[in-house]
Amino acid sequence: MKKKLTKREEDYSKWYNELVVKAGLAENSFVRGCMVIKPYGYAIWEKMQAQLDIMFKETGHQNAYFPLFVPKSLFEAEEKNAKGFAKECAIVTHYRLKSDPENSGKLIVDKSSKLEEELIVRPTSEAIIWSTYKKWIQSYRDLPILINQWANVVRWEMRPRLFLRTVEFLWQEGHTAHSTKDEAVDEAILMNDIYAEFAENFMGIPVIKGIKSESEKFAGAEETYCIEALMQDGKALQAGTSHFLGQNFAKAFDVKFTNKEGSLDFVWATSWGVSTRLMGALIMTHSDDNGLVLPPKLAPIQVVIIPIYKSDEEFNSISSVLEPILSKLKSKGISVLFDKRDTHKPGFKFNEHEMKGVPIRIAIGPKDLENSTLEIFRRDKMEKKTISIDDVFSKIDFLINDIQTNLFDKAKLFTNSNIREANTFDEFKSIIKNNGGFVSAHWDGTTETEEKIKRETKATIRCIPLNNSKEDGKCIFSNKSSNQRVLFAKAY
RNA sequence: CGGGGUGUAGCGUAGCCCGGUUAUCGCGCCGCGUUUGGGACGCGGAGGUCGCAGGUUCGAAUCCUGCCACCCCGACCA
Repeated sequence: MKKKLTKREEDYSKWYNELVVKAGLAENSFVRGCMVIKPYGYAIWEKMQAQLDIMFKETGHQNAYFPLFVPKSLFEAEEKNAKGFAKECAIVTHYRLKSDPENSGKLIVDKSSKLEEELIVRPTSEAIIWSTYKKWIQSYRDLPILINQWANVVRWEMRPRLFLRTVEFLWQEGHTAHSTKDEAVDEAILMNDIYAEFAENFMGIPVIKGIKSESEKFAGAEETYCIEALMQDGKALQAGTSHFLGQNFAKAFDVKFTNKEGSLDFVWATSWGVSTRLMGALIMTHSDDNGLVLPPKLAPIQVVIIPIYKSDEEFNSISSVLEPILSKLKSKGISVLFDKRDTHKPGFKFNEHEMKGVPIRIAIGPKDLENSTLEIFRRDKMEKKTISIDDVFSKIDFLINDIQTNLFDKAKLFTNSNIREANTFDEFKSIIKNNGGFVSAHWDGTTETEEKIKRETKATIRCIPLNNSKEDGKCIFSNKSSNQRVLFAKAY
């Protein structure tokens, strides 16, 4: 054994980065802060996209596409939103290059091509979409509009990190328009629920549904619903957000409709999104020191089959035994790779597919041919068993479900055992410092307190859980009265 | 933008303080052979503007100056 990953406990960031690169998911681009998503990583993203798309469409949404560039005048229309993103925008100011007269072969910006109005590369699309919706909406009969777009966005982050915070990233953003406040609030909650369902049932990531505090709220939102997940190093990750935008964007872009009563009213809005950051969540939730661990529902390859042979004859007899198995697995919709490369030895392939997180591996060689057996291995528990060939389909069916369930259960146990109550600020600091994870504590509801706690401990309010039970208590910092606990954590 | 650090082959590095033949080693890559049930081994081979520019010197990866890039810690990150 060699070329192992850095151990998680030794250096979590290093472990994460090595894993992303060695598993062939992605790597840093030569463009600062940007990332190249490699085919294997993209295949996982595609599976996530496909499932989310199904869930969006089941709830009545449609896909559309809006421009990459947002004219500055539109961008600044919703003040809070503009202010929130102003510090991280890429701006197009010119549209032409020319040869450098002083340096042949080089190009310089042609100053004469300066744009009348700068274009902002979208950090999010509320502005461009709401300025478009204005043209589409006149009557309550035009509502609701339930649109999603799959797109890239750019946020000029100071400190990028593979998948978690890259300058350019892929995401989906839903933008809906409604005739009533209740309908819009319901939509925001529904989409947050869908995110939670997707995270838990498909990604195997337990999440806490909640709402954001004032300071963590989306710029321009009335209420931000979110799902928060806990990573293996004890830091929290915001995995998805769904915003009730009130009438803020309708007012900013003057989007009014005539209601049933015949009077004019501003449209109610939501927006919601998840991004390639979910890939980071997937990696950090399940992976171990042997590499990536993928839940079967999102694994591009669910079963890999590795033949072990010395001669062509042996390979041929293995192939003929495998042929019916391969075709039956394919017909059952299980994605299977027969790794028949003769350029690598079996041991190499074992390690490679472990690093890539393939949930199930089958090895079959001469010994198995004699006994009508094969070796089956599950990535999550690193366990291998020799079973009869006749049992292979039932075993695979079992494992696909069991691995999916096991990953979720394991992560759930981890999350639950890392939610701790603190009743004093010393206790709070000690948990943040020594344990990590979520701290459930009373808070007086003010931004000032939140800010001071953040400055002292680096922990922020991740959310106010939706299913929170009311409980009277005193704010751990200010000692003012509070009627519920909120969740704090250090976050990505 | 502040503080610190690093740039040597595709990747990871030694050499730099104290200048001196042909720039070190590992991984990877190519060829041949033997191997193949947990990251094979042997032999042979290819691959370098030592970040860039200038300076000092008989001589610079090594010393000096400037620049550039990247990384880490802050600030920042709904």
